[in-house]
Amino acid sequence: MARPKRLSIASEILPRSFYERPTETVARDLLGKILVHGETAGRIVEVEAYLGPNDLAAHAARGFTPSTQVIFGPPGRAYVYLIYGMYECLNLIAEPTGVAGCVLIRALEPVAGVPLMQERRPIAKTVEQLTSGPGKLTRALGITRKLNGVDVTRGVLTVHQPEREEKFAIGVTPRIGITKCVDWPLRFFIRENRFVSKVRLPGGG
DNA sequence: CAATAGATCATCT
DNA sequence: GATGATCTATTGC
Repeated sequence: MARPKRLSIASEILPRSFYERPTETVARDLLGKILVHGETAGRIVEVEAYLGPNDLAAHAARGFTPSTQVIFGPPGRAYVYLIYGMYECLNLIAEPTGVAGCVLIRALEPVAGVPLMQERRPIAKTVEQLTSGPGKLTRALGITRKLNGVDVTRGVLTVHQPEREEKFAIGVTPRIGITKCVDWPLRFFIRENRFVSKVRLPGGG
């Protein structure tokens, strides 16, 4: 019977009220927070905001369907979906119940369970390659579609306030990998952080 | 270093 | 049948 190990780097779980705010605000504020799943944990260093019906790049723009219903549901839940037949992407639901909005977690800085992450992603040659992308971090942390809809304010997948809040500069650019609303500045990341996914952007950080 | 092709499947047309 | 909130290997300069 293993006693649950308390991570010295993370303290309280973020309350539901944290998520029940405008999606862009939640996205920005998620930077620096700690995502925990089992033995593995990582500091969120890159996110993207996906809005409601007007945001044609968002899955919620397709309307309320079996696959998108989580996005319209209560804040503080996980939306996990399969992309390109191979990788899964993790989103956290924002906005009050009934309003669409979610935040795609694009990159983490590993803070716990690195050996297990390396086991799950043996292809990664460096620590930077472990969680520096939306498909990479879900694989490294063992996050799958089974977690779609779970409450991240309690349970196996949680987001925590960091024990020590560190100051950092936030960068803003358009989102990556989309074909609609390509100019909307909804990607937020911690500047000068090695674990932010590598993208060539004019004047980027 | 830059560009491109291939893997692989749920969802939508 | 096509597309997509991706990642990796390979080719080419």
